[in-house]
Amino acid sequence: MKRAVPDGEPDMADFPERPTNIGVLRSSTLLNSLSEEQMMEVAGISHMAFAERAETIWLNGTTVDFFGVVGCGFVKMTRSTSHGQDVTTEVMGPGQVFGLLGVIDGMGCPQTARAICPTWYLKVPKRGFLPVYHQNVILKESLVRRTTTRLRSAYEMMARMSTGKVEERVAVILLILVESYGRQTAKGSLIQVPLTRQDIAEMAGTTVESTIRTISKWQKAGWVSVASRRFTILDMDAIEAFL
Amino acid sequence: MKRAVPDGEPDMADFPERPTNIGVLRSSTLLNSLSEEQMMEVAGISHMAFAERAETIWLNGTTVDFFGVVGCGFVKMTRSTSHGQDVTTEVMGPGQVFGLLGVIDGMGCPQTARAICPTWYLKVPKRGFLPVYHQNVILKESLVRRTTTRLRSAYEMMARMSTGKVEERVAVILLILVESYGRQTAKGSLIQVPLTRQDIAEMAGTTVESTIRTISKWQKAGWVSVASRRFTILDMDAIEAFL
DNA sequence: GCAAAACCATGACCTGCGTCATAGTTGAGG
DNA sequence: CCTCAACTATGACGCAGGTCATGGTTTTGC
Repeated sequence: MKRAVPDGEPDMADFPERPTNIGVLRSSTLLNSLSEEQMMEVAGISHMAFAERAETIWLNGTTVDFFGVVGCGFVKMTRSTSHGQDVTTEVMGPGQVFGLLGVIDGMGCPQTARAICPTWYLKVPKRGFLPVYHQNVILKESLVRRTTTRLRSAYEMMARMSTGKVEERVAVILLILVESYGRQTAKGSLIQVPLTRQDIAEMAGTTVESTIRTISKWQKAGWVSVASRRFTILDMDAIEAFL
Repeated sequence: MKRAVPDGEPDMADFPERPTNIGVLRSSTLLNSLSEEQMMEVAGISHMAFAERAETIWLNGTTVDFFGVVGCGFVKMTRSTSHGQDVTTEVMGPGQVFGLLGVIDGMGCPQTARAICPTWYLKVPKRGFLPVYHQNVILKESLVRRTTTRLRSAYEMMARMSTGKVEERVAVILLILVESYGRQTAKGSLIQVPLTRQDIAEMAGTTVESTIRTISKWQKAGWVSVASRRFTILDMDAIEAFL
């Protein structure tokens, strides 16, 4: 929260540059359907916030008076089971909106939002946004579409997570991350989100140990590599073969 | 499809009476937001269909030109994993709409719809319905709400299914079914959907054998009972203790 | 640049549950 | 009423993976 814009050579990972309100809004595909005026209005009432790695943005169950738009960095949406285990359902990256549904239906957000790495995000207050939402049919339509997509992939995940073996589940997670946040490099597909094995275990619904074993094996096989928490899939086919 | 209305004493389970188009539409909370005129219009272009127990209404992936509204009976939404296993994500009962999202976004329905028991459902053709949908903001809002709810419970399920043990998962399924389709009787909560252990296994993401073992145990303990495929939870607390 | 914390790695053990096999039960249709 | 198919039930067996324990390595914060 008390972070200043770095002056020297900025290290992208640790000192992400502070984005502008309007820039973040424009980068969001969902909020793009706002008119120019509405966009400015929303930009005016929102304010940029910073979260350290592993910092909680809000806890589950909390009724929040704002939703977020990731500017730069990554946020994971998590819920905890009765047995103390955390399960991550989604990873939100730049331009992605999180917590909006909780704002719209007023039921609060059932998931905990936590920064995966140093992250700038725009806090859009509920009070100011709701009127804009209610008078914007296009936005509602985009929302239906986006929610539909999420619902589909949630069902897809449910099917895989409830029946697949650990290797399959970890493979699915990596492939989804490649799809969402992958960048083609000389070596292979780099997942731009910095992730610990624990993070992956939470997404795959398994334990750290099993995840470590799986990934160690894949590293030895030369299918993946990791550098400062960022995974690269070297042999896509090998990983896809687990599905 | 060639079913006639029974004349003698109708056995509700096997000879469900054919409902009327308009009756089914009115029973749907989602489509209730249609105006009287729209309702009549939709009723006019739709037609009632019948599916035998285990009959497939549509296969996954198929682009369908209609969505359904359950009139009487139950429909399960299923997808198959790469390893031949089927996973049921939802059970739709009277008044519930299924396959609508596939119609609206034109992507087709990724899930297979199959009748759990002899079922009457209303087929609403895409062509006729889309115009009605596009000019009805209230409907869009209801849809956002409904989809939001489904998304939340899908995440909830994901968390449980990917980490919980078999007993917990079966318990969750039974409790969800009680919540949706339960009726309080002298003995306990009766789930009005006729279900085989296989059906439950598909929802819990486990095998028939494990499901059978779990339920046998619970029957012996006097926590649940089954009569002609319909489950009654006799001791709610005991089942809830697994969560 | 050092200490502490977080993260990664690997082995040993043991149990939950998937798999296979076999048989009893129910119920729908001729 | 009889038959066949679908469903339920139970046992035996094996292994995937959860749990615990111990130690090495990388990060992070002072």
